[in-house]
Amino acid sequence: MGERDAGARRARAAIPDATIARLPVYHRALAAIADRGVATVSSDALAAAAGVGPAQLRKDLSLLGSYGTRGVGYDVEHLLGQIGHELGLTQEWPVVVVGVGNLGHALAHYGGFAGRGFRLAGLVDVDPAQVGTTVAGTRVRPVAELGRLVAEEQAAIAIIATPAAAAQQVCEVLVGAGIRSILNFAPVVLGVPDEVDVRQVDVANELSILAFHEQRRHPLVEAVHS
Amino acid sequence: MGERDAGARRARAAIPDATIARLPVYHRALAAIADRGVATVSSDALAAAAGVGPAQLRKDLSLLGSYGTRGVGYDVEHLLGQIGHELGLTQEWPVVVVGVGNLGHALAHYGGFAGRGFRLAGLVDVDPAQVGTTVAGTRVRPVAELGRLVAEEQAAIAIIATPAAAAQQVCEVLVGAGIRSILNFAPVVLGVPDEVDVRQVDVANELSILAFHEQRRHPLVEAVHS
DNA sequence: ATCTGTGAATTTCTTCACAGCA
DNA sequence: TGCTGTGAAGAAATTCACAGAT
Repeated sequence: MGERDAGARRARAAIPDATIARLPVYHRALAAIADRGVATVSSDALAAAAGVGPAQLRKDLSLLGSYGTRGVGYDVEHLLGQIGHELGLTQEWPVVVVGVGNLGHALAHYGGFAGRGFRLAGLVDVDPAQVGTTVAGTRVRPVAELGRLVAEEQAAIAIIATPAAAAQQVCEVLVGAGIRSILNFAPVVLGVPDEVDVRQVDVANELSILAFHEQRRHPLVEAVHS
Repeated sequence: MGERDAGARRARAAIPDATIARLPVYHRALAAIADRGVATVSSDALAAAAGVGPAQLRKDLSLLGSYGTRGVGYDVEHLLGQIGHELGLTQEWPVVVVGVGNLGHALAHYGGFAGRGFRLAGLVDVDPAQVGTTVAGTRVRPVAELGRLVAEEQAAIAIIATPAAAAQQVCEVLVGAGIRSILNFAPVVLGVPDEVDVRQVDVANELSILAFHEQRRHPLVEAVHS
């Protein structure tokens, strides 16, 4: 990630990565609170809904600006808008999904795209047997059309849902087509140029981390060595 | 997470969370290197394969013990074994999946379970229409059987792949059944007792984080205010 | 000569605690 | 009085840089 010129144009100081990673959580918690018709939340209540501490929440929000009222709390709708704006969810992001296996299907049917600022803009697969079929109302296109698809849809974000073996190659095609943000479900570390942003979702890794802690609690019978 | 009694029985100092989260990545990178028949890796080479800096890798590994040889590097097989042992991947963990929608199907067919220390121990769904069907060779059972399933399989880890609305309730049933490690795909913050470990995987959150950075690079035409 | 292991320095992140407003 | 906003303190994580082993 680039992030040069800290403070250009007297801009608010850069928001820490850790905070950014929590903003979507706050956004969703707020949306749920708004749905219940609540107009105002305290940092305590919102923090509880988001699963963080109140101090953390206040600190995070204070980095975006002073959107609360002392003695009262935060206006739900207003804060929702501010966080949404900060996250770039005021526009709708077209997302291209590559790989129409089980996971690709799940993603294509995923209801969380719409309504959260994202739209399935296209499905792509390398497998000729998949190409031309329709999944969740969207036609599956060949990789050869990726460049055109990205250009037509002005897509900036792509999801890789291919097997591990195909991921790096697909990644290179995506980058070549102009994609600069990638969500990678394939269990490989993608090599990308500096200006491309990759986030990794890896089920086996997550399970391993859980297994580590689980093992700490219930170690297998193991000699207290020496 | 509990983690009391730091240093009980003269144990090695606790390994930082950030390190633990990287161990599965190292483990996989090493496995790939081992498959290529390479016997020894340097911290530079392994770090590159894992997508981290060499200093970070050496620091992380040094926390597990001194498994390298100065001037030479790390023995691939040995290090693989040590990390696997540390992560608890020497045993096979039975995993219960709740929710047999698109995501549940994808998980059931996921090839990354076996061979990485995990085994699909059971599929559960609330929907009576799903119960009794067979997915990926595994019969789908009702939630009522969760307790028995967990007990029979001695499962400690579960994956929630239900819609958001059902997640909290499913979570409570799982915890009641004795599950203490949960991987949650539903877009909700689960409320759990302290001793239960939850990890969250959320596609919309990940996309939002990407959108944030993307927006920073290509802001919508926006007046340079005031 | 090479590459690990690790204290120390640095940076980042979290938590505290209280001043400042409504 | 109640709750936010935020400097300051504290903790955690990363990076440096070099001593130490082969």
